[in-house]
Amino acid sequence: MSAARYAWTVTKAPATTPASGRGERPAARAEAASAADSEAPRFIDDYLAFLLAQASHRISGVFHREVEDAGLSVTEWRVLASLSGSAGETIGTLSDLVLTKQPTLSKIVQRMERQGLVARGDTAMDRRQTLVTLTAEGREAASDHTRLALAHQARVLKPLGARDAARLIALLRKLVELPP
Amino acid sequence: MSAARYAWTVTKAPATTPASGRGERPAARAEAASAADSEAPRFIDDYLAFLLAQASHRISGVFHREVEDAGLSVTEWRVLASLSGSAGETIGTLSDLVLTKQPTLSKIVQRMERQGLVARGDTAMDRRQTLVTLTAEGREAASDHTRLALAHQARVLKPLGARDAARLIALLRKLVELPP
DNA sequence: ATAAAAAACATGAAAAATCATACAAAATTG
DNA sequence: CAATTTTGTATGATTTTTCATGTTTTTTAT
Repeated sequence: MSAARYAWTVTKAPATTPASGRGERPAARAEAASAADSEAPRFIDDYLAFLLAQASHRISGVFHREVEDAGLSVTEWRVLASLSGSAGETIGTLSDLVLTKQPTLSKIVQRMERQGLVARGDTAMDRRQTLVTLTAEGREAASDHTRLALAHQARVLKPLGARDAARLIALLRKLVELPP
Repeated sequence: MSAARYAWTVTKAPATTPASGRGERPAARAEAASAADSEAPRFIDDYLAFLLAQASHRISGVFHREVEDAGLSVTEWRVLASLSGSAGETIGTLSDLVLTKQPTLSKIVQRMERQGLVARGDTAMDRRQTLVTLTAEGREAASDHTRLALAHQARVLKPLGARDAARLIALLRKLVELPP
């Protein structure tokens, strides 16, 4: 699991092709899935998209394991969270919110319907659309998990401090709302 | 594609269960995969993990399409980027860096080896490990794409401003380096 | 030093996601 | 308005990912 050990091992023994001068000075970093122990900055350490992906993966890791232990896939949890406090969302909107393609979401929603977590209905406006809503059971599951999620978030953000946490969220929101 | 339209449509017609008071006031927001047009804050709009996932997805979206047009999968691109300027990484380290499970990465690396982008060798220290390195062709592909990636990043971060961009990167790095 | 435990990677079977496409309902156009 | 185009969703076929497990090598304990 721990990547630090990998990194350490590798940087310590660059073996075949010593392409760069890196890898000579192993450093004891506690964790993090990155072999950033060297002087020369690696591309991926300054590349925003990588940082975002890693931060996302990292932050959610622990909680996602909790979710899956409870019998939900990550996307199913996202569906529940996205429907929390909503009067219903269409398949299209939902597939955007949960970051999957529409065909994927269509199938997930159908499975969740079988499990009794959501209901699929029609919208008044457009008869092509499918409106997905939480059932009572789904609402309960959602609120259970959102509570856990917020607790988890509090733990994660604690070491950042309130000010930085707020800043981070503001910046992320700005980023998300930027025109494509 | 555009989520704004979905959101708009949905909030405009909440149909069946008007669970909350939301959905009455459609607002013209340019884009963003979120129906955040209402007063009552939704859970997912303040949940860091969601914001991170969405920001990540959003920021990388355009570039990932470029990458795939060039015949690379996102993970293949991540492998190239992770090996850029590296003397080689093990399967384990790489699978952490590119955010996939080890079996997935093993297979991807084997495919990339067939494509001539990487070579698989042994480490000097541990004969269980497989050391993945870039071939000349791989190095070329990597540098091509990293250049494009940086250009893309510049475009994305421009509207954020240099100060906020630096702040964001610093915060993300802090977050990634936090103990698990 | 040996036996037992753990770690690193590979691989076949299973599950999940995606692609391509189809279909129906709206929107647009002439 | 009829015809055409676009949009929203569903679904079968395919690809990708993951799970479970096996093998080999290293580490730890006795």
